[in-house]
Amino acid sequence: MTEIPAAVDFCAACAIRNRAICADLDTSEINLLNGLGRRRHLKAGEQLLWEGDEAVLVANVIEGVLKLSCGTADGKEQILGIVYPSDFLGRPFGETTPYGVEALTDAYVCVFQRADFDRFAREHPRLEHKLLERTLAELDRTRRWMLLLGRMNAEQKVATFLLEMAERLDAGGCAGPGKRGEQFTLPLSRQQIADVLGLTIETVSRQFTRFKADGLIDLPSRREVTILEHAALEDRAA
Amino acid sequence: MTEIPAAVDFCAACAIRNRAICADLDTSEINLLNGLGRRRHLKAGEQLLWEGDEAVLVANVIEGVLKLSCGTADGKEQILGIVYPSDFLGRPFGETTPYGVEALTDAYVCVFQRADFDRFAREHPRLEHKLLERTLAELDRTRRWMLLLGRMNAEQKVATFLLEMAERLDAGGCAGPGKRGEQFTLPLSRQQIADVLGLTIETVSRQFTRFKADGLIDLPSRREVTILEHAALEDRAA
DNA sequence: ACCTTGCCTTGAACGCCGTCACCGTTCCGA
DNA sequence: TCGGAACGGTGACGGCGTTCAAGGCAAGGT
Repeated sequence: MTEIPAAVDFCAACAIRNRAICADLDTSEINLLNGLGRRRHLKAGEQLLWEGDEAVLVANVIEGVLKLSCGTADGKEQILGIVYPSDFLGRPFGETTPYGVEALTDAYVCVFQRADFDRFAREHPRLEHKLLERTLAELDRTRRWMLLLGRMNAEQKVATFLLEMAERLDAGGCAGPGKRGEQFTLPLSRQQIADVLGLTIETVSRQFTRFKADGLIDLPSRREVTILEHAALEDRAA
Repeated sequence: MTEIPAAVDFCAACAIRNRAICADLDTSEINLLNGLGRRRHLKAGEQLLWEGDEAVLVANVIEGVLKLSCGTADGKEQILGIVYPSDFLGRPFGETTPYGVEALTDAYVCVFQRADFDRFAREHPRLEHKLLERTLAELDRTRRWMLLLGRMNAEQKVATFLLEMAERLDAGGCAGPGKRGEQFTLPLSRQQIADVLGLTIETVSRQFTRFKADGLIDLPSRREVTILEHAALEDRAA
């Protein structure tokens, strides 16, 4: 009696089956890929990849939020990107991982040996195409962030950050385009927000305080944010 | 008598035939692609794409240097990237061009209607693979630039910029790893350098002056730079 | 030869944000 | 329940880079 490996129905039950780069694969392809990947749990704060290491792993994010970051020689850090469920992670077709990857929340990822993944991708153009579309979109997003880092002041940066977070986390306010009440829990500490925006923790804190004092947002607790005046916040972000 | 269109041997004679994304295509594929593209000349300062416009064109850079940029609501500009011969340009598989493209020097590009290119790419995985590798590399480069924008001071930014320019323009000093005498002509004005680095023109100018006074570089003319002390410049960039 | 124009350099003063210091709060495990 | 560490908020101060202003320099036209 041959036991069906648990892995076989893994992908079929995957929460991101229809959103990740594997979405266009058919059943037989999925089963093949299934054999290559394995699910892995990460605790908040746990590191998956280290900047400069040999690129051995790539992964899909199933659940949770992770950061990509690198540091300067003098110890400062810059967060290069934040990845969410269904996002792809790692550096295919490359020698070294150019940035570190760390879980911001508890997370599940679907990891592959890079060599396995590369081979599979080259043999399955539909997967490569998905990966290309995703990479192009990520490049666009990254370039937009350069405008923030290079040309915005602290107020504009923090306002932009809050608006983007509300959007990416799909903050509750599904009551149509109603302005009030977008609420979400930050997956980042103040220090990490500072590292995303190229600011210091103190400056971020002061901007939060000011936005709250001005009635644009509420801060029920350290990690929670409610956007009260979406339009006004957009003005600050301009 | 059927005249062979000039286009047929176009790609074969192309200066970037073996470096651009078309490098892996065979003769029949190249001929097909040839029928879709056309060569176009751009004068220095001429604009090829406008930020926010519908994405109608993509292109390969054959000769010259171009910038990708976008602007803030209040009129400031940020240069998002600089593209060199054999680089790919534009936004395949997307609705809108997320940044403007302008020639910094006189340039030749090989342009395609995006719809044509998208169709061709989907039918030719080898091309898509090349494009993917290029996009991944560009994403790495862009992310490294975020570290510069977010976490470096003016001196580090300008030093890094000069070193990168020397490398990308393949500055003369091919006398082995000899330190002295890397010379090149800047394809950017001081204002454009400022827009790359997220600084003002005055700050860029002052840093240039200081590096010259400290003997790290020479500035024979406005657009020419000689790196005299490569190692010392790297120290300033750290 | 002169003026015009665009680009770059230089100087002076301001102001944003980083730095430093300290305190309050929250969240742990002991 | 307590103690301690991690995290976050706030104030004072100063430095770095922007802003504002003026002048130098090279190229091109008349």
